[in-house]
Amino acid sequence: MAKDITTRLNDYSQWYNDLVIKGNLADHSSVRGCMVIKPYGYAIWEKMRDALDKMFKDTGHVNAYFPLFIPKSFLSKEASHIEGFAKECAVVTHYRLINDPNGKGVIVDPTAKLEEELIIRPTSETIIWNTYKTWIQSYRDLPLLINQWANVVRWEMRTRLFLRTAEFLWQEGHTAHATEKEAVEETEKMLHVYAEFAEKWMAMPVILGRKTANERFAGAVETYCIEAMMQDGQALQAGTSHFLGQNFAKAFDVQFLNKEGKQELVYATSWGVSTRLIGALIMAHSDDDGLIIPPKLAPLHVVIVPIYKTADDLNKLYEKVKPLIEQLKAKNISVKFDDDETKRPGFKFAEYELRGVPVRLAMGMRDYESGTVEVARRDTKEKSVQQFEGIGNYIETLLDDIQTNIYNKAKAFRDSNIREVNTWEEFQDTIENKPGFISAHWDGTAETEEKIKELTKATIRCIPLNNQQQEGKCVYSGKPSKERVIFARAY
RNA sequence: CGGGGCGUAGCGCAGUCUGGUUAGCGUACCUGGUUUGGGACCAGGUGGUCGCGUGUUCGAAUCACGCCGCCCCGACCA
Repeated sequence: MAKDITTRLNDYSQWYNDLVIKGNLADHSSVRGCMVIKPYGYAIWEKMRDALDKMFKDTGHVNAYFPLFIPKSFLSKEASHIEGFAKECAVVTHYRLINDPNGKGVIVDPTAKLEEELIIRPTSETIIWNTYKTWIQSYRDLPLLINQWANVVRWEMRTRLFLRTAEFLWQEGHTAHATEKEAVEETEKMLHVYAEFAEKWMAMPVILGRKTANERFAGAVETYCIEAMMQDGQALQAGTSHFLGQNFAKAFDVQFLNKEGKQELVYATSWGVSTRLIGALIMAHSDDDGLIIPPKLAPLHVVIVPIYKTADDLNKLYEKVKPLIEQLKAKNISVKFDDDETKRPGFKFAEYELRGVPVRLAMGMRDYESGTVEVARRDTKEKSVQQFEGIGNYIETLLDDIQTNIYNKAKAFRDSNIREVNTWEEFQDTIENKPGFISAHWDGTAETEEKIKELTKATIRCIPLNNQQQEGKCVYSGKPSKERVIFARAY
C-alpha cells in the first residue's frame, strides 16, 4: 500500500484527489475554482492533444483561433444556447485599473466601463458563427471544417480537479455543411474519432450514444456522446458531438448560394473533449498504489533504477544500459536512468508506481554479473527477471501488452457492471447497491426521466447507437418502449 | 449558492474550549557520516505575518464579527 494515498474503498473521492495531487498532475491554484496543471499532468494533455490533433487533421480539419471574449449581444442570439450557459458566465465590465485613492493597491476605474460587456467564452459557437457568416457565400465555401484548441470558462459552483474547474482546456470543432445529411455524418464521424481515441489511446471502453432532450447541448438538435464507466461505477461523459441543425445559421444569418442559385441556411456541427479526459483516465485505471497510465499516453514509458554501492558500480551499470537507452529512444520509447543518489531504490520504486510509469527496470551488480535485469510492469505489479540481451524488443512488446491489458481490464469491469433491469423495485435496488450502469426500458418522456433522477439520482446517460430494438415496458411508468437506454449516476 | 467540517513550517497534525514564557510534534528540506535488491540510520541545522481583515483586551493562534480558500453532502454542469 502506498504511503499517504487514501484507498478507493475507503473514500473514492479522496483517493482521486490524492492521485491528482500526489501524482504531481495538478494543484489547486489561489484562484477560486481554477487549477494549475503541473508539468507531469500537462505532459499527458500534450500527448492527448497531439494524438487527437492528428486524427482531426486526418479527417480533413484545420486549426484556427477565435477570441476569448464574446460580446454579450452575440450570446443572446440563440435562445436555448444562452439559456444553457447564462448561469455560469464570467463577464468583463471594465478595461482599466487605477491606483486606489486610499493607497491600498489598485481599484477598477469606474469611468472605464465597457459600453457592451464581454463574456469570457464558455464555448465559441456564437463568435464563430458570427465570423462564418462573412466566410460563407457559396456552396463552394462548404464544408468548412475548423477546430480550435483553447481555454474556456464556466463559473461552476463546485469544482473538482480536471473533472470540473472554472477554467479548462479543450478543443472545439465547428463545422458548416450544405446539407443536413452531411452535417449529421460529420457529427457521427467525430463521435467515432473520440471513441477510437478513448479506446485505443486511453484504453478506456466507451458506449456511443445519443443524449435525451434533457441532457442535450443547449442549442443542439441532437447531441451524441461517449460514456465511460469509472471504477466506482459512475458514468463520465468523455466527449460530445453535436448536430446543431440550422439553429446557429438562423441566429447569425449564415446562408449560402446553392448550385441552383438559391439561398439556403447552412447546417452546423460542434464537438469537443477537454482536460476532463485526464480525470477519466485516472478514474478508469489507477489503483491504490497510484496512477496507472496506458503506455500510449504515459509521459515516461520506462524508468531504469540502478542499485549500487560505489560510484564505480554506478558507472558500470550506466555503461551497460546506455545502448539500451539509445535503442529505446530510437523506437520512440521514452526512458529515464534514475541515478539520483539522494534516494534509495525502494523509494524510487514507490515513487514511479505512484506516477504510473508503465515499465520499471532494476539492475544491480548481481544482474550485472549474470547478464539479467528485473522488469516490473505497473499495471499488474508483476516482476520478472529477464536476460538483458534483447530486452529492448521485450520492452517494446511489453508496452503493447500493457496497453491491451489495461483496456481489457477496464472493459471486463465495465461489461460486468452493466445490468439489465426490468422492474422498478429492481432498478432502485440496483442503483443503490450495485454500482454501474443500468440498461432498462424507458417510455421516452422527459417526465419519467426527471422523476427517476429525482428518486434515484440516476440520469439517462445515453441511448446507445445501433441499439437493439425490442418491445418492452418502461421500468418506471410501465408504458410501452422500443429499446433499452443506459441509466447511471454520473460525474 | 444552502447544510456540515476544516485552515498553525513544503506536507500531515497538536495547541484554541479555559487569552499570558521563546508556538510544538512527525515528515520533508540542508550539512556531515554510515548505508543502498521495496519508501534507510545517526548527529547537527534551516524554515512560521498561526488563511486574510476589523474589533475586544495591558496582552490574541486562542474571544467576536466579516471575508477568502479547501473538503464532504445537496441544487447546476462537460
